[in-house]
Amino acid sequence: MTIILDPDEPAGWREAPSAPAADDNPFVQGLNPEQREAVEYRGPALLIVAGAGSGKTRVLTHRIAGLIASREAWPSQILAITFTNKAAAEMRERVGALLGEADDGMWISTFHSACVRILRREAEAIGLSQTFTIYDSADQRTILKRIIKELDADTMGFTPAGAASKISKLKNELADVETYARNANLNDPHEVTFLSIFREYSRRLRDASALDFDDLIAETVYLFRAFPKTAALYRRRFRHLLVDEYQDTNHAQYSLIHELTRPVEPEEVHELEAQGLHVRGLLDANHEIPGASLTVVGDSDQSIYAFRGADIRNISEFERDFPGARVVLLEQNYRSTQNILSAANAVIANNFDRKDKNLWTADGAGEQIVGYTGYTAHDEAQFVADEIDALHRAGMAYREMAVFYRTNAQTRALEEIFVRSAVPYRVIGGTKFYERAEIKDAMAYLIAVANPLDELALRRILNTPKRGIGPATETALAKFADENDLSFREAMRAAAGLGLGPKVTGAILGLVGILDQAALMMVPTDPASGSNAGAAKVSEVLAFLLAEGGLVTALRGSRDPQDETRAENVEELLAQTKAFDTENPGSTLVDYLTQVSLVAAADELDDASGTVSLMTLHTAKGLEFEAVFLTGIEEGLLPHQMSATEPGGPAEERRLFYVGITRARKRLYLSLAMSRAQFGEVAVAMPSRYLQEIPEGLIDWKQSPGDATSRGGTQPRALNARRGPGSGGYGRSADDRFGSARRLESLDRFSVTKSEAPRAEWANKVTGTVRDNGDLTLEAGDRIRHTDFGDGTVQQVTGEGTKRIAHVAFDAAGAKKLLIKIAPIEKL
DNA sequence: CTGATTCGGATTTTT
DNA sequence: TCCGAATCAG
Repeated sequence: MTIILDPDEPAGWREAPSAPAADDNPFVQGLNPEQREAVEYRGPALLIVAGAGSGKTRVLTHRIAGLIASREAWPSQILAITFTNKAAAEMRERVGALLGEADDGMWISTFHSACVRILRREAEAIGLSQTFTIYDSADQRTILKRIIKELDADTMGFTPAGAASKISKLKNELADVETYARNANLNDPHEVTFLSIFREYSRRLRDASALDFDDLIAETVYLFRAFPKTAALYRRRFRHLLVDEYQDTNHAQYSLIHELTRPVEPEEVHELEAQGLHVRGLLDANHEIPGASLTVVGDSDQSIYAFRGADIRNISEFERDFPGARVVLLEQNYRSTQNILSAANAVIANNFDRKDKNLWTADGAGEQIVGYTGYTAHDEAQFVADEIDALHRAGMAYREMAVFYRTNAQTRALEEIFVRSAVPYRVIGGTKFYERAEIKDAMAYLIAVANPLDELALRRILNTPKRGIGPATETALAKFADENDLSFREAMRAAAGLGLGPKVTGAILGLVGILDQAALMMVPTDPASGSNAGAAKVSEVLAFLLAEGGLVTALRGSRDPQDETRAENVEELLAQTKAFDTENPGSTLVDYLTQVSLVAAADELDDASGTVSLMTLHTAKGLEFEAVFLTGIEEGLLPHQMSATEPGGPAEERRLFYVGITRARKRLYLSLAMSRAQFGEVAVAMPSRYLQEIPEGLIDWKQSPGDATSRGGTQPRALNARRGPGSGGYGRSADDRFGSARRLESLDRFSVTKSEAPRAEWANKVTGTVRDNGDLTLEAGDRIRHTDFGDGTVQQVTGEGTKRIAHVAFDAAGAKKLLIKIAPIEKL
């Protein structure tokens, strides 16, 4: 009979039912020997080096399930950190399925969510309101913009984005203002100014009781360091720490892991006992609670967040950090075909300074990788659309296909063509719902209610919708607050004494009255009980604020046609809060705001949707699809030109390419364009250097860069085809392998160069043209003319209303699907 | 204070 | 190309 600690049990102890026979662990069935070891190893530290597609989620979930089923740990003693909320949800679900029971008290979340949870609980200790606001990068920019303006720092070349990234870097290194001030060179005026910006920024966040993303981690580390007793509580609780995507942790996150896995020393053990917390069974011979067992999973080849402070050394030096750590290498791939893996292996092998790793599969070579070079981005997009259509006709579901790109700007051409070609798609990330101005406005109302100290939120809604409170009044309020040591909210309440016009004063008092009233709605009947019973639901408060604040009414009454959509978006938000209320009964407004603040792009993925997913390569990490299209594989884009100046840039870009390749299960498509529009101007694009790194024979070029650039009638030739006889050798140099494409003469191969005009033979084959065809009706047998594809015959028409789709056999361009309403066609 | 207009500048990736 | 800031007329 085992008795182990259960932190969630009031008594602190619970008797564990006898463990199942230990010699037959059901959670290693069907695992390969390495996976099995990763699941079964017990010790203070375990590093699982998991190549792409090697089943690491499986290993992690089985490891957790095994710990719980064998009664080595209660669920509540487990803290598992994932990269996205979606990954967390998936892991929770899979552990639940393995155990066949609910996961009481298990923490499976992102770093940020876990920290918010801890910080809200301990907020008072570090002088923060429990309802602190989480500022996103846009909020950060707004504040920095104001500060820079006030300090006249723009004359010294400071930009909000620049300052934000510098502050973020410092926070990721756990350097706060005072630390920075101590090390700053005060003879450098630039540094002095930056220090003032940093100091002022920190002051404003503190005054508003707000934290930015980086603070969430850093403040938690500070909390643990400043309050050993608090730290001891969490160290006692979490006995097993599991961290996914360890290669992408930054210094602050690394420190947090260290703080959590430290032993609880005898003095703190006494403290815990004095507080009535049990430690029996946890103590070792030295009368301390040993550090939690740490399992990290990662793959340094997939480290793509160095720009955000991720430090690859965290993983490469794990064995040094945790002496005696076991390392398990997972190399067998269960996701992709060998052709895809061979391409990935070959590409990543070009990164020096890495441990050799070779992905392999037992499942066979599979199809060749398909390559295509378009003349323009639209041409490229048309290729993707056509292939998607072909795959779909062959029986592949749209949701099993994904299109990746390096920058969000690349979605434009893809979307234009997809819409026209009736490809159902969804952009993951990009301009997110919650980043829309009207949504941020509505959210600001909620934030102002939850956190009255939040000046940013107040100022945002002060004159939204228009109430006649202009910049002058706003400044007056801010000045009054500053001089009388009041919060902005208090200054608003005192507006009557400011000598403003009666209309303006009335508007201010009206707004602050609405907010105060809403705040009252949020108070539970019995605040002391910790339950939220009696408090208004989030949706009720939002409905009240919208009705009284007049945001939707103003949008509906506006003459701007776009405002109608904005009003609908706000209604959509209201519907979302209703859903939140139903799904999370008893949750508070702050819970809602937290959840919204921490959603990531990948969290939006909806497995059930029958659409193709479009996303950046960064968002794609951790996902997999049956078919993957990697687009824009060009110099300047991948590697991105901006990466050239960053240390380790090209290597990181190569890892990004590697991540993209390894997302594909069965089919991989690589495409690029020979010219790409940038700010309306057409620039010549060169094939990415990484393309040459893929061995010949793996790619089947439908149209190679050679075709697109040669003058006059060259044979289609693979990008990496051997040179003809007589030209000497099969060198590995780039020029040799580019065949005819190499004579792009003096153009700098490694950058995107502007040219006056596209050359005639590159004239746009496919454009993004659309046209409003009204209610043009077509039926099978009709002849039509398309601006890009020429003449063709309608085979059949499907769909209803504005979504009517013509299936057309073009005389020259082959079969295409067209959305009748907008395709650039005319009936002949 | 509001709304229209013009002009200049920007684009990497994201919790 | 598009977005935001600056400018000016009501």
